[in-house]
Amino acid sequence: MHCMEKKADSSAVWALFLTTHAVLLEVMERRLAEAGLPPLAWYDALWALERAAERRLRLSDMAEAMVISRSNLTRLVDRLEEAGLVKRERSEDDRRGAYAVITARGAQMRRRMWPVYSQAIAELFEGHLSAAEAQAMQKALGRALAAARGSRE
Amino acid sequence: MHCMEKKADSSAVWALFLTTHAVLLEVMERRLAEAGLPPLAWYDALWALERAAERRLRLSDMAEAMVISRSNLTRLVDRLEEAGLVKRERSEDDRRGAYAVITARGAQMRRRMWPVYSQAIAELFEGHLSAAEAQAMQKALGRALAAARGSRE
DNA sequence: GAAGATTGATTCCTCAATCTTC
DNA sequence: GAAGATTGAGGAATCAATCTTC
Repeated sequence: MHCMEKKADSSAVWALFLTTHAVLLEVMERRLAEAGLPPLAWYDALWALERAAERRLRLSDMAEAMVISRSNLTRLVDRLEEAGLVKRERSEDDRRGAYAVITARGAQMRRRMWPVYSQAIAELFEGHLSAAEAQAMQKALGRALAAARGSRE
Repeated sequence: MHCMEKKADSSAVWALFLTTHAVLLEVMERRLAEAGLPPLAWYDALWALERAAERRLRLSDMAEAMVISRSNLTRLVDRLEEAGLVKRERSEDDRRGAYAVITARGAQMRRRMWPVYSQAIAELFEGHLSAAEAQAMQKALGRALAAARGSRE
């Protein structure tokens, strides 16, 4: 019985990937809620805007960046706008388009959320990866993501 | 400038983890829909039942296994039952409880979904992991998941 | 006619009660 | 009173139109 390598069953890895995602997000959302903060989707939206050029994004680009549908994004921006964290601006050059722009209060909210979120990432995820594992994961997921995006035509 | 290791920024790994999850699920759901098949949540539910002892689970155990809330599961089982893929059975010993049991049609549906799903897992995920990467990922995620579940009291 | 964004209708999820049995 | 499950009401996601501008 030679060379009985432990070859990871990849379908098991996929199942683990899904379960870990679900459990970690559940814990993170709960921590944000307990701190009186909005859900992760709001963080994602605010962060996407804050790191964009001139702190603004075309709605379609923002949807692409967040990997959500356009109609979903329209309503998310509605809620963010109503909370005063974002505002819409009509595009000058292409008057079909609209920008979402983060407001000062939006930036402030993101800064309030970050400690809770980053602490959760460190404690629940990052803290369990060795440097080598983090690198392996980054490479592998990067490849999978690029391929999936490529084949999405 | 000695030892300039490429240390993966773990927060970047987390971001990549989230994005990859979102994109891959999007593609998988689309493939199932295009094949005229139900969403992944149905597969999860059916598979959880099929691998359980006597092909049945207490609803609360099923919710736990699927990492969804109880009320969410109640309604998911409603839909599955209406589609004839699952049926509820009252528990004999503890008459508060209910079981979900997979039906023959449910098992058949799971078998119809599996080729599409497994093909997507292989092509979009598994195919991009080397054996070493799969092992690293399994270990790391396994640790993170166990810790998160443990600390969830 | 196509791209960018929105809307209406439906489905689905979530939260706080509620009901029943322990 | 607590555990198991369900319900009603409200919020969010989805799909197929729709509207406007290119």
